[in-house]
Amino acid sequence: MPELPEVETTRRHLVPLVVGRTVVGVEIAGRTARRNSGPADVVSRLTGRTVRSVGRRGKFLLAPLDSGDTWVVHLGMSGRIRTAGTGEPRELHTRFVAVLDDGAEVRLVDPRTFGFVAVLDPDELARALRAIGPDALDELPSAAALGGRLAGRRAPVKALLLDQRIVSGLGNIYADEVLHRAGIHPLRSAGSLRPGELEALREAITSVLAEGIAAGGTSLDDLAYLLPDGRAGAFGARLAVYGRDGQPCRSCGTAVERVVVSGRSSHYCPRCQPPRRERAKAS
DNA sequence: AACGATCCCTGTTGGC
DNA sequence: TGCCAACAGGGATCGT
Repeated sequence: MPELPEVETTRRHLVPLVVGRTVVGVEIAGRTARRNSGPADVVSRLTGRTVRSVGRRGKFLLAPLDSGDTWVVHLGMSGRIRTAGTGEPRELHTRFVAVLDDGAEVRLVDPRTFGFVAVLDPDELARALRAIGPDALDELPSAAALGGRLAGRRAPVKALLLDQRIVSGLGNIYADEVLHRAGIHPLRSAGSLRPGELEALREAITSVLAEGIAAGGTSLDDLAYLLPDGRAGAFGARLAVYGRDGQPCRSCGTAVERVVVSGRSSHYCPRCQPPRRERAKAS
């Protein structure tokens, strides 16, 4: 599923292909643009515009245009960007196509249609960005500030890691991986984390995301997220707990367990991530 | 306000 | 073997 590392990998592939290019044609099918005023709006506000850069905030791809608007793409749950030359066959579930002035195409392939494309003016963009918290990679708060964001919250820490208003970019896969690396049980009350645990959490977010990006993201066998050139990401083979319930923890060999948190499956090692903090002990 | 539940959507999976 | 309910999940929304 596209989370921060997948979106960042996609962004890096797009930069050399689209920055400085002008969009000469746009095709939209289905409900891809449902969060904007409509497909026609996206077509008219994107066609003829030149892409200035490609950025990212959380799971949002943000491409400022020469018009002052910003081209926004969210991959949702099953979306991925596919770049190809005009004339190359389109994959099933291609929902959106932007044709560039050099003949290349940027396509959104999205079987479950939870992704969307929009073109926002500065006010709309500001409103959209206010709704999400700092980027989990580029703007990750200090451990103390992270603690401040979780203070007083009784919800499971896993649930709040998925809440994009706390920090943006983590999804179900990387949240599980982060908690495992930090040695924190997913059901721990978020506000109960101690300073040392917050430090571990922060470090885990940074290192897991960096490794995910370095591996080109996570491609699972089913609804595979793929790189824009069609290749698979390699982080799936390195997952410590996600999707591995019943299999031995890569750290200690204990069977990985699964519990539902906030309606999402959560995978954890009961030994590396004990439900309650062990007593402080010298050593 | 916080938080859990529900819904959207469709390809895949698992049980019978 | 075939059918179909259950499942997957990012995010919006609703109810408590």
